[in-house]
Amino acid sequence: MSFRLYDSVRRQIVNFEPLRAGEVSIYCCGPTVQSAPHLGHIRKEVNFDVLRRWLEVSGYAVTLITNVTDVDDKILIKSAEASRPWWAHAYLYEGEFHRAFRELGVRPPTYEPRATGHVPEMIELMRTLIDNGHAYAAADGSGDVYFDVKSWPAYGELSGMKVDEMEAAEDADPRGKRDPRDFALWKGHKPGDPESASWDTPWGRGRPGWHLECSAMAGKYLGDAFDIHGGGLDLRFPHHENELAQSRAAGRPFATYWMHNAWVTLAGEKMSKSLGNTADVLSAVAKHGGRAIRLYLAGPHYRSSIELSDASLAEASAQLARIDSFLARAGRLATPSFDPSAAGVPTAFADAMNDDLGTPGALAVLFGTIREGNSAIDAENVEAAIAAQAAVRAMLGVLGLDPAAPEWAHERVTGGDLTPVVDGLVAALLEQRQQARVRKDWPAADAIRDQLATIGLKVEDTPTGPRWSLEN
RNA sequence: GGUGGAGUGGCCGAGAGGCGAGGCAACGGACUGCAAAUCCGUGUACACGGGUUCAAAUCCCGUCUCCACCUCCA
Repeated sequence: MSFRLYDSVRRQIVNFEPLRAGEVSIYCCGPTVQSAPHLGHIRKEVNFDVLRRWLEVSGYAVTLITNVTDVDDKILIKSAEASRPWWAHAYLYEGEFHRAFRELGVRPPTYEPRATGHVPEMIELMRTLIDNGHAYAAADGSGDVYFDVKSWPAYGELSGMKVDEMEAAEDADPRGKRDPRDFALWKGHKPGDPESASWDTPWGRGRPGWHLECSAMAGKYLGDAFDIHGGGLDLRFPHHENELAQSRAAGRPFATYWMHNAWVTLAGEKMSKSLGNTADVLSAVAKHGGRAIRLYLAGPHYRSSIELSDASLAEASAQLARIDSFLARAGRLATPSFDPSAAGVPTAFADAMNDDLGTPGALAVLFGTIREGNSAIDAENVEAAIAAQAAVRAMLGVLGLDPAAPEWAHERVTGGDLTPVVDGLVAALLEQRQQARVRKDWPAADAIRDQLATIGLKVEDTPTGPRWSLEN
């Protein structure tokens, strides 16, 4: 079975057929770096990171472009409030996003262009649109450039909205628009705007409109036509509708497929900066660990909204503990020469992933394999246990959750070198406990176990003797 | 007003005409000195009211509730 995905334009699951055999090009709208990332932002990154990994495992060479919007109204406002230059403000939060990506095992995209570095490409696109009658410079001399929505009959094809039935923005300033629904390609410099936030164009000084920049950057790095355009569901309108219209109006085929992830909700409401109900990524990571947060975000289907709560994060932690417990058990087996990286994922897992990235079904396969592997360990069937371990590692790799993968190096206990030291220290106590157990002095034995537990060392008795591990 | 999504067991969360995804929690059992980990077992869930069908959580009609987008949102 080959990959199928839900296309937001056709509104159904369709077969994926890349423009170039064996290659996939993806443009995914990145963050506007105006403030710290929250879990909603990061869900998009995790979802598309999983998509990218699955396509790579499926044999495609993937080019993923994710932009950074580093100049816009909000950035100018927030930076002024913070009394720092807009470019320093943007760079600060770009760094925070990168840190959040890293903490969640999101691999960097193939390239990450910044809006401010692509003004020439935007001017070129505006010139094309003005020349062919789909855009105009505002007659008021403001430097604004607008897209003429009425000149493009297909406008609305992505969101299903009809131009004439749209509710005009209540308090929107029409400025130099010919029609209130026209959208800005370029925003003219206003008195009070930082001079450094304006660039010269044939139509006056100003800065990029949000919609224009993505079309320009997608075109530069992926060409006039590419495979998948992704982003959050809330970008479908207006952002993606506008991208689609201005790109097609400029004669570019643009994306073949549009994918949109749903959001993270808090008490049933969408998490967003404007509502103020955001959950900080780094503090969630600090509490539960990056892999647990990633599992929480990647486990449910990407088109379903997911409810954030302490309980749901705790459950993700519990799921991860089950996974890691199996890996630890299997890791202690005497292993014949075996290359886990050569193992593939189970067919049922692949089927689930090929069906519009069905991570819930894929996770069910993962847990089923873990159960089989645990049973094999209990039955001392080493060969079957190792095979299960390899399959689990392969599946975790697709989901970006393999604890041994390079992107999780930062989460592994850095005191790995100290393990023998701790082992030596604990050994004496465990020996005392064993002696107590031999003479059936259970209170004494339990006291030692409790004592070690208070410093985060869990002691378990196994047929081959006691074993300690660090509680997470 | 326009457009779209959702309501599933104690909880999270899949599925989309027939045989109960998976996980968490709970309970029982095996193992253990007791635990832990692991395994086995335990559930008659699909907002409400009608309808279609041999069969409906799934299709149709109606109702209720919630969420989102409509030119600043991942």
